[in-house]
Amino acid sequence: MPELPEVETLRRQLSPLLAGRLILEAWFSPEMPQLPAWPPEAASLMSWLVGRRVLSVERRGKYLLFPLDDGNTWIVHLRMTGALLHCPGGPPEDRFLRAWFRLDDGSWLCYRDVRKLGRMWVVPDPGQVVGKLGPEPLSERLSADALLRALQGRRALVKALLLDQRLVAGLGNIYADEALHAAGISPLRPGASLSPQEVERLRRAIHEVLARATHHGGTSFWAYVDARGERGQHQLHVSVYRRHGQPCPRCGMAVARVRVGGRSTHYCPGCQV
DNA sequence: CTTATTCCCTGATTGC
DNA sequence: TGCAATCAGGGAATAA
Repeated sequence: MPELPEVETLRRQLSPLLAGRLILEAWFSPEMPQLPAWPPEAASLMSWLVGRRVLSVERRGKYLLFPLDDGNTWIVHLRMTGALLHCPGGPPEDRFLRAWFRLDDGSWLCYRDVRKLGRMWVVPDPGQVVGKLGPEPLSERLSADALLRALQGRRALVKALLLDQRLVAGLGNIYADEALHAAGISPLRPGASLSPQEVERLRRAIHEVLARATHHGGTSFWAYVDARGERGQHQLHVSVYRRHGQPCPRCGMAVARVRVGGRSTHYCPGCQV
């Protein structure tokens, strides 16, 4: 699923392809009327996009942001199965194609989404959409101090807290499990039970896991593909995610799977304490 | 403020 | 072989 490393991979690929491009024409599928989150009608969203120039391609957490030449910002969230594909030869024949955008260099940006959970916005102030997100874990804005404060006094399990985007922006189920394993901390620990030393280990682990996954072009267990339609490689390098029953790469004990907050949670009972 | 639960979505997988 | 139940999970909404 697109989490921070996948969205960052897309941002890096789309940046040179979209920066400076004019949107000449747009199409939204009537099969997915919920794609426009704001303005909530496809015709209005289209009118805010057509004729605009994309200034740059930015990312905040799992959101892609495209500042436009009229001061507004186009925002895309892929949720579970969304994909943004650069199509030099035009939109493909595809029953899951939900929108496309024709650019002034003769190429198309295509939005594909099997489960129709993705959303798009055009807003004057991006803070309206991404304003409540926590610090960015890849830049140095996630300090051990901020993470410690966020976990203090919280009885909820640390795994559930890592998935809360107001605490840290960009972690999803895969990287929350991987980061906790890298830090040697059990996902079942209450947030408040972590010592300052453990919080610092967790902060470093989050940075390390996300940087490594981005280096591998993201994780493709299921449908995730990048802007060229290619799969990431990080699923070949995970330590615990979807490896239940297999030996832990650090201590050899069988990886366990439990449910935390309705999410599959993978960890090693041997070396995550 | 907190924490837990439900819902949106549909293809792939699992169980009988 | 077929069909139904389950699973995948980000984030909004809702309940307590």
